[in-house]
Amino acid sequence: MSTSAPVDASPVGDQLEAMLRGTGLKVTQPRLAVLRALQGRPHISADAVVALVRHELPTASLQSTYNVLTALAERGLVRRIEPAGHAGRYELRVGDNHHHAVCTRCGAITDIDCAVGHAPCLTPSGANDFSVMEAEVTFWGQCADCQNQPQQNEATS
Amino acid sequence: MSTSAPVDASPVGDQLEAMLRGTGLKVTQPRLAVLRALQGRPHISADAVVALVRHELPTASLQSTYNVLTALAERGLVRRIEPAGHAGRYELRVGDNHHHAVCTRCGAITDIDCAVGHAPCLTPSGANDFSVMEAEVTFWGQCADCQNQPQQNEATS
DNA sequence: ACCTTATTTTGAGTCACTCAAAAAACGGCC
DNA sequence: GGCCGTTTTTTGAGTGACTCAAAATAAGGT
Repeated sequence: MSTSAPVDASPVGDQLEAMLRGTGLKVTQPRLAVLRALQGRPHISADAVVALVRHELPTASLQSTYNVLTALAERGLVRRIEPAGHAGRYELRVGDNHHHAVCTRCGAITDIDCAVGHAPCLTPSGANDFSVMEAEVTFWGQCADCQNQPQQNEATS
Repeated sequence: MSTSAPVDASPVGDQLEAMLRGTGLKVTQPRLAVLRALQGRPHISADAVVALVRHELPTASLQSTYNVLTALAERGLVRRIEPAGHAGRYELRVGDNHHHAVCTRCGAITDIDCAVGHAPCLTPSGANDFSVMEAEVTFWGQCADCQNQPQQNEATS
């Protein structure tokens, strides 16, 4: 291999490296692979991330993927959400405090930019002794696909 | 035993029975015990419920407690919440869609009546193809106790 | 009191992680 | 470019919080 040229410059590769360096994290293949897996895949599970990472790094372990995701989340490079009854999911969209809609039928998750101009519900009434740092909103309902799906019955007789 | 008088009429015992009957559930000792455990204990975990239930029903199993809690939740007699990173918790306060504040330090949970007059965030912008049934809000921050606690440092040197 | 069905108990199994120790990879420095 | 100390990753085991299934028991209508 050449010594000066990047081995395999994938698009925006340097950008991902910059993200890592910016938070004081070392640039490693597993970390870059995880970031690439997250790109364009909002709300991906740890399992799915490992699967993708293994395409490029066949030896990647589930454990290291958790390590990476946790490290990235701690530095604010990724956000972790965990809708009730679901495994944790990770997304690259951070900084804005957007919310999520979870389909109670198929589990699909979609991003929701909160309609209310200013942070909604950020000033809870009562409980003034509680200092709120963040308000997380989860919408439960049915996604477009499931609404168009036939009713789910017990038997199909 | 007498045939007409209740064996051991605990306060509001009949009320609990009525709740069960009202939803078509049979009245059983485990169910009454679980309901009693939930009374006055908002946000209690399944583990804690079994412990309490065993005071009156030493043979109660964890499994049956889960069965009961799930059955009660399905009929709307109890609400189950599951803040990210925490085990599920159950509460008797249902019907109003109140929210919760979770302390990121000690895990304490407090109820929050949403300040906004009309259901907040219930009309998510974008994603009009998603039909929202419920909006769940979780506030993350610090409870009164933890705010008054000294800063949590690495070492105490 | 009986009988059918709903519940509870017993016992095992799973999912989604987490802990710890050993091996490998970064990257600043010479 | 090679060395070295520290950070990461791998390997392997362990845990919490439930869930599944079959057998035993309890409700409650008749």
